[in-house]
Amino acid sequence: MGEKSVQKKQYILDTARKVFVEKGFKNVTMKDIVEACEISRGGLYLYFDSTEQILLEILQMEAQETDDVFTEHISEEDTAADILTLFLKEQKKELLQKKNNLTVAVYEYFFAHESTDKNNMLRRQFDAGVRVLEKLIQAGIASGEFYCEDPKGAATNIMYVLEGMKINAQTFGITEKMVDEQLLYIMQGLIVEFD
Amino acid sequence: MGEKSVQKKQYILDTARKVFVEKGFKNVTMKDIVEACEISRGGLYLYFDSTEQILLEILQMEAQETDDVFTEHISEEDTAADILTLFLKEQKKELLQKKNNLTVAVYEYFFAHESTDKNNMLRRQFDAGVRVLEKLIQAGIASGEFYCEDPKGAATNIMYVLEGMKINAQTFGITEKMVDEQLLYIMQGLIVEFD
Amino acid sequence: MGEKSVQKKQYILDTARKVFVEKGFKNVTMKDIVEACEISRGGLYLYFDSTEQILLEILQMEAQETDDVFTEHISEEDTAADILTLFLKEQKKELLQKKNNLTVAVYEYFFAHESTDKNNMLRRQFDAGVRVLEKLIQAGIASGEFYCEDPKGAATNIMYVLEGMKINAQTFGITEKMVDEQLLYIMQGLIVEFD
Amino acid sequence: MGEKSVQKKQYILDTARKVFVEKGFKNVTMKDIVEACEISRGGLYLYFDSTEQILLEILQMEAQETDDVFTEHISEEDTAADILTLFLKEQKKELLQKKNNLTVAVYEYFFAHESTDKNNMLRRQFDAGVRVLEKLIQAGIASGEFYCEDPKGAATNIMYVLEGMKINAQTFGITEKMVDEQLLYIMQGLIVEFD
DNA sequence: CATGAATGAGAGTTCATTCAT
DNA sequence: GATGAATGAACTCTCATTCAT
Repeated sequence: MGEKSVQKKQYILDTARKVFVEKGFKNVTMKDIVEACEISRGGLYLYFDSTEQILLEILQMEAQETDDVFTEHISEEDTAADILTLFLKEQKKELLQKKNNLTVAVYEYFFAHESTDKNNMLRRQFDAGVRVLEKLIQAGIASGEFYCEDPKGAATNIMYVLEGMKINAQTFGITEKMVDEQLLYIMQGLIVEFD
Repeated sequence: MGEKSVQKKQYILDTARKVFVEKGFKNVTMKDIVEACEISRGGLYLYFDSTEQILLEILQMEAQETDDVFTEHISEEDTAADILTLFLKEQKKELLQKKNNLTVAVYEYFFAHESTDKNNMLRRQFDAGVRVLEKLIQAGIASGEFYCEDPKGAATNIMYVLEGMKINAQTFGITEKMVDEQLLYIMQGLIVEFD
Repeated sequence: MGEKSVQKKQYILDTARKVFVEKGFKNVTMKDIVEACEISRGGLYLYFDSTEQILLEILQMEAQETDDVFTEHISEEDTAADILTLFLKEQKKELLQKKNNLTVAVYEYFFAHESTDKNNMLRRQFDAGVRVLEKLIQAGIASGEFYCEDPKGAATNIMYVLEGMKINAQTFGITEKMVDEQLLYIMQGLIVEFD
Repeated sequence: MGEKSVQKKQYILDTARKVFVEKGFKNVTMKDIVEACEISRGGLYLYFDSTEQILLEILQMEAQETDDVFTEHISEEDTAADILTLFLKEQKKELLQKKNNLTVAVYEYFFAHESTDKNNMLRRQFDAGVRVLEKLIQAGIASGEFYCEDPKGAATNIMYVLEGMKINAQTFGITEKMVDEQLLYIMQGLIVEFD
């Protein structure tokens, strides 16, 4: 391919992202992306061979950015409870935002590609989430903020709940109230003397 | 449509179910179903207009059957903890069975049809699950088996976790050990003096 | 495929034959054939998957017919020299007829498919030709019409010459005079006391 | 075109030749040649407008070189039979060498271009071959080596046979034994008291 | 001279859907 | 009711050719 214009490639990725957000993965054709980008048919093939490849590159970008956001916040904040709250608030925001949301595209893609890169993406993110939460809970225990007999179990529980909420949000919708109630339930299970 | 042969319609639904299990929803074409059923193209259209309609009718059948199974077990069993354990065991079995599993087809369908029948199906099942679990937990509290300050929160938590596990099972796989650990975590949170 | 309409299949083969005669093999697209047949794009795919398959089926038809013509004439005629003359006359006619001629298509096809069915078609025809000619020459020798020390060599020589003429006819044209001269040369080499 | 770099043009011709040898004529695209040459798309168009033009220029080169080889040998050798044998040996070598062989490309090209330059190339080579052979045979007759009542017919016969063998070699393969047998047959027809 | 990104026409192929039998 | 041939829209992908740099 050569490098072509990095800018144009980025432009295609950004534009295609919107298409995936709007239509999921399986409904998106190369033609859709060509039209959204207002480039020629052949032009798109200069940069990408398939919708699959495009989505994967978008996800790589996202992963990068997410990591950055993560670390920023963690380093800036104070108590474990604060960080956890912030983390959950972030997740809540993502959950509830209908638009700008690749969830459906990602699930559709990974439904159809269980065997290949699966481990590399969704699982890694899930596992990373568990690890972060576990450390956070342990830190909270150490500082006397949290009480928890099974930090890893609690961390995994939170990740499953978030996953479950995410899928519900996309299939039958979820209200802010429902999310808040469940997040409150989780925090109550952790925090000592929570009222 | 007239009445046509109820048997043939049922035959088509049963056969199409296997196709959806194997290929999800979006990958299934009317042609696929025609071929699986070994009937004529026109013949299928006599009974159904689209893959969508076929899947919905399959899901209606399923819902019926699931309800039956539910109530059977509940009426037969004894303590709340036993029933809950049984319920979770059932869910675990479903989670881990790769085959005979419509999960992917259902999610794919509802991703693409948020607005329409969503409330009627997935949400109803989710809400029904929460209600059953809540009652179970309250019964357990009454009998002294369980301790829980927020039965509804706990019930909802369990349903989200199951949902999260289900999706993970389909996207990057999940092991029996992982399921067991999380179910254990949940039971420990409920049962008084659990060891 | 089922059998569909045998008539329509035959119609497609007949129509496609004209296209191959006109344009050779590599220049013919499925679209060309669709248009020549005045059927729908999908309609053609109901019967054939590729131009290759179509050409091969045409050639099978031809082979059949050619065999028939061959045997007819041989059984009807008298002396070896007469039969040989008739055979060569037939070949000459084919050589010179620009139209209704699949030669180019056949060569183009077999240039691109050396390994596969080659033996089954061109070689078989060539070998069959050699065999027929050899027997003819031997019969001529027995009857005192011909003189030849190496009937097989002579037969092979004739077939190579015909092949060479055929290719020349298609690449830079050949005149009737040129063909006649060479056929005369061949007959003179065989016939005793030829003037 | 201006003069550009003669070296680069020659480089392109040499590289393109390999491509034609490998893929024939109709399968070769400008893209193929660009990639084989590792030059830019636009760069190729600076020198050539089409694959057709490239092949023609390659053939012009070849023609030149072939002539040279021809005359060399003829001038160096002694008896007519020796020269003829040498000539046939040379042809045999070409026939049997699968690689480094433009035959298919040339035929494919001239199949598609009957009307244009045909006379200028293939026919000229064929006619030249006939003329050389005829003179050779006449020389052989004069020296008492050969016996032949129709030198031109014999010369033409040989050229047709070579042409026929060439095409067979490319379509269904030909063995060295088959070539030897036919060449032997030809020599036996010419040489006086050949055993 | 040379590059290579960009365009757009066109070929292959698949299916939902219809309709005469 | 049932069949399956037929249609045509829609998609994927590839190249010849151009043109700004």
